[in-house]
Parts: sequence; C-alpha cells; structure tokens
Amino acid sequence: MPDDHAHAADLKRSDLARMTGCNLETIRYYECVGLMPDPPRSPSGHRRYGAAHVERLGFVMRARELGFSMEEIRGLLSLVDRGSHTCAEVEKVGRHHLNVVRAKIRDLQAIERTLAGTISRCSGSDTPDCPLLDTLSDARAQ
Amino acid sequence: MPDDHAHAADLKRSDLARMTGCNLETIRYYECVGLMPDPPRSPSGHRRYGAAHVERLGFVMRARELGFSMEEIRGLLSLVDRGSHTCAEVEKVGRHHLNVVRAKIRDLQAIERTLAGTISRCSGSDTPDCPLLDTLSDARAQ
DNA sequence: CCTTTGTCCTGTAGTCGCTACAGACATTAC
DNA sequence: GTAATGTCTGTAGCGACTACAGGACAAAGG
Repeated sequence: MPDDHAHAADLKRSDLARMTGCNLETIRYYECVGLMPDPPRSPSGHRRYGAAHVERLGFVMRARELGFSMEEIRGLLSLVDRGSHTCAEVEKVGRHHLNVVRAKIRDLQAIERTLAGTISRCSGSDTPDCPLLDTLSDARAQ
Repeated sequence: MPDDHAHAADLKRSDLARMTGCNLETIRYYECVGLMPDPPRSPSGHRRYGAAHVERLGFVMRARELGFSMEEIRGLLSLVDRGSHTCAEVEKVGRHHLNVVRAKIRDLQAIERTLAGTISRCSGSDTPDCPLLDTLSDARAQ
C-alpha cells in the first residue's frame, strides 16, 4: 500500500535520462513515436516523470539493445498494456526476432568468410595487384 | 585492339539496371553521391552508359554486398582511379572493414544467446508469466 | 503523320532510429 | 536583479536507398 503512490518521484526529463542512461532527445523521440506515454506536465509545460516512466523506458531500452524494432516493441508494449497478454503471444514475437537476428548473423558470416579469405591472399606490398580488388572488380573472381 | 572502343555499348539507364540487377533509381543515387561518374548524355538529356559504367556499377554493387560503406567505397574507387594504388592500401581498407563485420557478428551473437536462452524457457502457454517479458521488464532479470 | 504509350528526366519526400541544433520560455544560482 | 543554465518546440541531418509527381521526350501502332 505504501508503494501505491510510487509515481510521486516527480522527475525531470534530464533526471530520467541520467537514471536510465538514455539520451535526452531520445526520450522525447520515444514519446513522439508512441513508445513512451505523454507524461503529465508542470504548470509551465515541463514534463514530469515517475517510477512508471523509468520502468517503461528501461523496457524500451532493453528491447532496443536486443535489436527489436520499434514496431515490434510497440507490439510487445500493447500486449503488456492490454493486461491480458500470454507467454505464447510474447514468445511468438521473440521467436520471429530471433530468426531475424540469426539471418543477419548468417549474412555477416558469409561476408566475413569472403573477406577474410580474400584478404589473406593480399601481399600487403607495393604492387597494384590485389586479390580484394580482383574480387570487387570481377564477378567471376575467386 | 578491337576491344579498345568497348565503350560503344550506348546503354540506357534501364539497360544498365537490367544488366547489373541494380535498382533504376539507385543508379541515379550513386551518381548523385559520387560513386558513379556523370555519364554522357544524348542530345535530349538522356544518360548514355558504356561498358566502363557496367564495370564500375558492378564494383560498387559487389562492395555493397560485402557491406562496405559508401565512404569506404569512395575511398577504394579513388585509390583505383588514381591509378597508383597498392595492395597494401587496399588491404588496409579491407582489414578495417573486416574488423567492423566481426564486431557486428559478435554483437549479434550476444543478442542471439540472450534471446535464445530466454525464449527456451518460455512455456508457450496462456499464462501471462513470460521469461522474455521478465528479461525486458527488469534489468536484474535472468 | 499523328497519337498513344512507355520511358526518361528532375526534384522531393519517405523509410528507421535516432541526434543535434535554433530560438523561445522557465528555473536556478549568485 | 541578473546571468547562467535547463527545458520547450519544431525542424534538419545522418546512411543507403526507394518511390512518387509532374513534365519532356522516344518508340510503336494505326
């Protein structure tokens, strides 16, 4: 019951930025694109945040760190906000994103193999002949 | 000697797009940002391309496929255009990019581990309890 | 030869996820 | 009281494209 009025924190935007490590402008951006709710304002129009906003921003930032798109985060938040989400629904979003991440890793690994293989044949000397340039210049190169 | 005038091809932008697989608008974009040279024009102002342009666009596209940034590609092209490049110079650009690619792979693999580990604990059932949501909601979560 | 249709031209706006700045008001420190 | 911050708004910029509007031309059919 004592933590029922946990929103009493009354933080400024800079406080929220400092506490979460989020960039000051990014907070306003997240509000603008609907990831953060419109906060209450002081009489002069300054944003006032509470503990709920700190939590919400933390959620968004952790989701971003895991590479979720803003679209996906909006989806996750609307599930949670609805109050009747299920693990199955959340897992579905997560699995989709995991597939995207794995696809990106595969693409980058293919690039890495090509690049590493090509560069390993570079002489590193003053000749203009270069396996990397050959690869870039010719579709049929090694 | 017969292939000395290979630039006689006289291709339209759509031909160049079709031959290389590049998007039509992207060709104009590459010209605008200096990756492709300003091509000669027909009397009515239409772009006319030759074999050199096909090669150049191929170079740019292969470099993009390997994830080189436009900045890096501009660098590589200016080395080649200068005519006095060395393998060492090209290799340096390539090695730098390889490091960037490897760093991206590491970042994505860290994401993948977290995501896969969390999702593997999901029940996939109708309960609102969800390990993925726990991870996103709480900085101190598993 | 003339009309239609297709292609090309230019410039501009949209995408994603921020980041940064300008200029106006509010608060705080001294 | 005043000077120095802090916050407000809107807007522009990044990279690497992609797409569209509105106009001018070119190729093809009748």
